[in-house]
Amino acid sequence: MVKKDLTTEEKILAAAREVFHKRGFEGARMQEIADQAGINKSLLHYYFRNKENLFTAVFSEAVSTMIGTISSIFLGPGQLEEKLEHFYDFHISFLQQNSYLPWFIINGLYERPEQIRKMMSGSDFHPERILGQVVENLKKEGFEVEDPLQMFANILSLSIFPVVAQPMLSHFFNLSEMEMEQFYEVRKKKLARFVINGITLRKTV
Amino acid sequence: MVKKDLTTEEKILAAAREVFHKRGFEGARMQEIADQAGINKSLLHYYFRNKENLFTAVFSEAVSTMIGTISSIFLGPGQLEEKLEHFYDFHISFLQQNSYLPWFIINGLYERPEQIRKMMSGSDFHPERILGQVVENLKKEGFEVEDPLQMFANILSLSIFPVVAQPMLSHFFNLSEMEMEQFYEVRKKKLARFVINGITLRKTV
DNA sequence: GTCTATATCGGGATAGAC
DNA sequence: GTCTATCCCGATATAGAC
Repeated sequence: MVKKDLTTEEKILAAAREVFHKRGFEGARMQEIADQAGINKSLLHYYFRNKENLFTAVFSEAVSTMIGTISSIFLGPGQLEEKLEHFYDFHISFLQQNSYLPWFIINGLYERPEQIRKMMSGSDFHPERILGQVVENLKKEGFEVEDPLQMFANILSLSIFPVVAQPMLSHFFNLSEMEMEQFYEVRKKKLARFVINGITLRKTV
Repeated sequence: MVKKDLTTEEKILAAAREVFHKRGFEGARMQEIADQAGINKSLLHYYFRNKENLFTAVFSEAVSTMIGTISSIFLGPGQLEEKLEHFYDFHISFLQQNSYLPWFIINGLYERPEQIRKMMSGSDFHPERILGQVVENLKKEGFEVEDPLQMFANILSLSIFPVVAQPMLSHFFNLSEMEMEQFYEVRKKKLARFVINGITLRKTV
């Protein structure tokens, strides 16, 4: 469980990540983090002054990671559908392996709106650029996009929401682990087409 | 703020609703609920034995409400697109006025997985029925749906996720209250078409 | 039913030895 | 840097008067 070759700070961060991701700020206990890291509670305060700081470290890392997986895909050339296929394949795989991440981030925004805003301002994430890039591609392929923001929302909703709502989904539909797995595999393959169709017809109408 | 014509229990529930919806279980404070209700802390314990019970009351109510707005729409006859338009109009309006609700429910599922499962089992919500109904309609209109569950996920993702992620959305794109409003208005009108297109082409391919 | 006072405990944080 | 011991507050919960 506890990696021996990590520095103490790394061990703490790894533990904090696990606990915060799962429980959010309010639900997390410093004791649990310490246990998870195999160290003493007061060491947490030695390395990070308080719970807030530790959380901030984990949170901003999470935001960066999440943003990275979203933005990297759309840079560079290539047909939009191809890119979307690529994106969903990669992005949903990522979400499967980090299923708590979207909830953690959203939750952070609700639990701690103040600090969070200014923290995200510091990040160099500029969604407009991604959007601009996508719209550019669409134009080259002959599509007119009336509202890029709507499209952006649609694209991400379709991948992220099912992961966030998985507990509900799997409960209501009685899905086994394997069926859930299968569910995601289908999405990886089909979502790009779904989105493109939405755009396509909007143009031809 | 405090309605005079309500019974104490109703005042408590109203206050609890407001606080829990906003802060979740872990973040909520009994003191804040008492203040909000204009009563004393210990009265909370008189009416509901503990925080857990109070939360359960609020949570199961929230689930029922949410489920109600989703399931009611799809019953009865009518063209699918019409129904979808109806649905998104109604549902998104509802979400606008209850913007904390989706987060609250999802959050509850993460914070308290155990109790929640058995609580939802008690509800008479059967998503399969809605799905069956929708698929039935599609068949009549000449569409073949390969995977109803995927469609269900798509439909709800598109309405719910942007509400849940609103804090992030409005921050990254610097949206004013009015622009956000506008954003939702567009969705009410366009999402049905978007979904139908996704289904339509999948058939003709 | 509603209040005041108080018990109890958990959890974040600090002091200080080693 | 790491530990033990302890502080201290905030939050849930209870006792008991009115």
